[in-house]
Amino acid sequence: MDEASFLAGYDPRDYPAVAVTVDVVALTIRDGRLCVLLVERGAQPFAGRRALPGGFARDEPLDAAAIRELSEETGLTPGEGHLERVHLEQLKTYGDPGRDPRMRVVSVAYLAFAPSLPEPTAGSDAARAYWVPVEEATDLAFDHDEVLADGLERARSKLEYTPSATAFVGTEFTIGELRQVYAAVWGEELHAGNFHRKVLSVPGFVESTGETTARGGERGGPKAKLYRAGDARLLHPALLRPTREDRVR
Amino acid sequence: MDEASFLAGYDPRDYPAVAVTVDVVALTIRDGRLCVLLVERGAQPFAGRRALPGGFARDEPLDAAAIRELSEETGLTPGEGHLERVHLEQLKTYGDPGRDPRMRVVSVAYLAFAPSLPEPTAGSDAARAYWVPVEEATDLAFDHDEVLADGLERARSKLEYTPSATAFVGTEFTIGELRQVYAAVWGEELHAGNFHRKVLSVPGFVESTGETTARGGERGGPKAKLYRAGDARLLHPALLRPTREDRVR
DNA sequence: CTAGGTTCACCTCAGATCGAGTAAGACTCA
DNA sequence: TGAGTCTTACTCGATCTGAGGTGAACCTAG
Repeated sequence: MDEASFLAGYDPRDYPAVAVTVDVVALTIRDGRLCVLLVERGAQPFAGRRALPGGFARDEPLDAAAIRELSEETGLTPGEGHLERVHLEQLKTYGDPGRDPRMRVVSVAYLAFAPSLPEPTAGSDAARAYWVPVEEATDLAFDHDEVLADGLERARSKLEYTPSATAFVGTEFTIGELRQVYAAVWGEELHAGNFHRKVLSVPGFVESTGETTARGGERGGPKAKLYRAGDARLLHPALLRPTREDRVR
Repeated sequence: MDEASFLAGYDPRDYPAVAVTVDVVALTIRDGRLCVLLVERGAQPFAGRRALPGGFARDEPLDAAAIRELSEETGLTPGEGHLERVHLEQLKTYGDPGRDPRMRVVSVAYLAFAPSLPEPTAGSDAARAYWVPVEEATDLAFDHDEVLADGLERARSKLEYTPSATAFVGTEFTIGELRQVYAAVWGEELHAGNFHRKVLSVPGFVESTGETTARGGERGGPKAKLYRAGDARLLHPALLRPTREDRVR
């Protein structure tokens, strides 16, 4: 960072060529299961293995690179209404020497929450991409198993104290749909009554539209009231996961 | 990430030379005030301005680069017992084009919590480094104002649900010292009685040494019991900041 | 040596919140 | 029509919270 010490101590061998890539952990919920977007690698290294979508950063902000990669891999383009509601945040940066066998690659990972998106359509990069339930997304290329694990933990934690869960559902949703998001991400059932009470008691989490669903649930039940996301950025009080003693130590 | 598409779409103009640096937001508490380690820049750009300590990543893990930079800037070396107790975690990566006027620089920022360290001694890089109360650390070089702000928010949040506060004090400490850490980082006084009750009620946060301080507080009071950090990695229940409505929206 | 102020370690109390359970009513499916 | 499902609302006891109080230990000023 300091030009003088940079020039004084500069040795090309100390600073081998570094490439910066952006990888995306894109999560969505399909059929009540938490799924991640994966691509099939066509070239070495790790040919045939699955990996997180990603690519080299160009002369653009890192966030923009993540959106671009997500757009290219899903075949969806910003401006068509699909990618607008995607929540995107930086996850972590991975830069161990040797994590890419070709060269020094520093990878900035992003975490994305998407409402249920259509299966990526054939054509361009997107043909190689598909949604996979997270528990089946193992044995990924590079250090992507670790990246995915970090992303899942971040997602589970985010749901506790931010309204990010609304990014997984449409603009209008029922409390039951929101509960299914929490159940899918946390991997455990939630008490419907308590969840209902807590969501409505958090100021700014959801606001009523005054409407209800056209019909009851698929397997019966009354018409549910519809809500949209409120203006809160943090949940007070938070919706805490059922305590798991093994997470604590 | 994919070699085929990499080679097919490769254009040197798309991928200008990228440098990867590591910057550190090192926090400590001196005289009850939260302080950050800054360096005085000697060269252009931003000559004479203050900046966060940092430098170019070498062929090493990013974490190791952060430790190395911190060691070089403070004059303390790992293995002498000073840097061992420093808590270090990755904060965020900053990569906007133009954030460094010389070239494309992607900077991985780290956050460090240190117990009260001696003032960096003269010699080598460390002569330019000193601790500054965070509220006086303004008008920094590059985008370091933003990095510092992100680091402070992360630190305040970390104290809520992890035992990181113990990284700011010695191996043995009193509940009162721990409370002063929270007060300094959060910038508000805490109810001593409630804080005492909550800290002791969180399993694994602190464990008693059975000892007490040799004498009472500086301005009187009984001898305080001594504690050391427990084995918890997360605090359940968490020590939440007093709710601030303006943080929520 | 004493008085006064400070600090630690408990304790109490009222209100909020939590998990768990119950129940009424609306609705779908067979 | 009957069985089962789902939303919404309520209750209850246990727990947690913030606010405040008490007493003993301790330092310092006078």
